[in-house]
Amino acid sequence: MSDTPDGAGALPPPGEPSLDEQIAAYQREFQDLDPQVEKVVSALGRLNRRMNVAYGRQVSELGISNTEWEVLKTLVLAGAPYRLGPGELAKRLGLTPAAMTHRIDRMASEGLVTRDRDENNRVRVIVELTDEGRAKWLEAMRMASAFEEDLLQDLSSDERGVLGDVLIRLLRRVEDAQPDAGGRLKDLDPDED
Amino acid sequence: MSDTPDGAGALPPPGEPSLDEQIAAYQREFQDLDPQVEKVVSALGRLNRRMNVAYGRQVSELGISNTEWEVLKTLVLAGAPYRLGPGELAKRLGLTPAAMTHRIDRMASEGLVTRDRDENNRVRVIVELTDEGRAKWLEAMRMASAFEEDLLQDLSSDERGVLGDVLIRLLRRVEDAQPDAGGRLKDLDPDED
DNA sequence: GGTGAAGACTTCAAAGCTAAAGTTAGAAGT
DNA sequence: ACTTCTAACTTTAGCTTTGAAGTCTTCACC
Repeated sequence: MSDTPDGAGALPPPGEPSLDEQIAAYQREFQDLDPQVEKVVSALGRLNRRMNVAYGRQVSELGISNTEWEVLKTLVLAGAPYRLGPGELAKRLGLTPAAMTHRIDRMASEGLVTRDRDENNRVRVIVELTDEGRAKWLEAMRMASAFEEDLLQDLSSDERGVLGDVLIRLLRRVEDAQPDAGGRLKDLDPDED
Repeated sequence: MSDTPDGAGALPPPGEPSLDEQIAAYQREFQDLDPQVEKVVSALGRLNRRMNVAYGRQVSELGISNTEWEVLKTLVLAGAPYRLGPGELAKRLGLTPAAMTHRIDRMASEGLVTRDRDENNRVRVIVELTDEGRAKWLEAMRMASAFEEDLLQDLSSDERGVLGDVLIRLLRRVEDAQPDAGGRLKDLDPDED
């Protein structure tokens, strides 16, 4: 029902070498490289990059930015009255409290959230999703899930299951590998091949 | 030979819900969601995020930032004399030329690259990797590939092959899905679940 | 019930990015 | 040769984020 999602999808940056070219080039420069490993890692990085571009394009049609969408998602994930404090939001989004303050400023001025002091504890602030914010989230979610289903459409249900399981194993492995600071590391680059 | 890579690995942001919790919450709020699809997509996003944190930690031990490492990689990928113009670099990295100018400034002042006018065409500038830059790249590459092999160590060779192929199919699908601008979209968020 | 410490934001200065305007060298037409 | 166009950066202004330094409650202890 949607062979080409909408305006979704993302082309590679013009001059970028193809995956195979890239791996071949790395091997020339660094013999110890395992091409199979590199293939997986590079494909993962590129796929993610393209997907983020696609998400960004989609939500921008709704007049919100990708970063604003992140905040909407986090509030919805919190459930029911869709409230969280700036500190908690910052923690979950991996931002500094300072950045959170500014983001909330913007989003409040756009009517996506409200910001109020907690009357029971006037040190705390409560950020709450507005109806408009919730509506935007819903629209974005609809677009995103359509895009995601389209993306995976060539995979059989079995393949999807296996892919999910493998990714989760990898995820566990990264998280188990020498824990330390956790979150909020500067310079997380979106572009990682 | 390396069960815990080094100082690699990345913990989830403290307050973040687990993948399963997250998917359950989304389903509560949005019935149409296909949990299998969401599982794949969320795992992909998280995995990538954690990996970028890990890369960032590793290269910072070498005194370079993740963004600088990107530039080093691009120059090495260009091959042989490791030269590219700022414009070409910007295109491949998905940056604006303005940002590239500043990045090159920093990297030149740190001795990672040189910046010279092309004597044959004085409008052009040539950015060239220094020996130090190349050495940094090599060290970073060694750390990264060790980390990557460790990450995939629980997967059989078959699994790695299949995973790579599936990811490449997905990659093709994103790129084929309605091409348009390509690269350089503002607001590519690193954090995307 | 006064003082000190801790917690939860907010403010400020500086880094790095984008978009748009500005420069400068080479190319094209007349 | 003179003007105009184009290409390839660089500069400028404004935004978003970070890290560090406030500010303002609330809580604990004396």
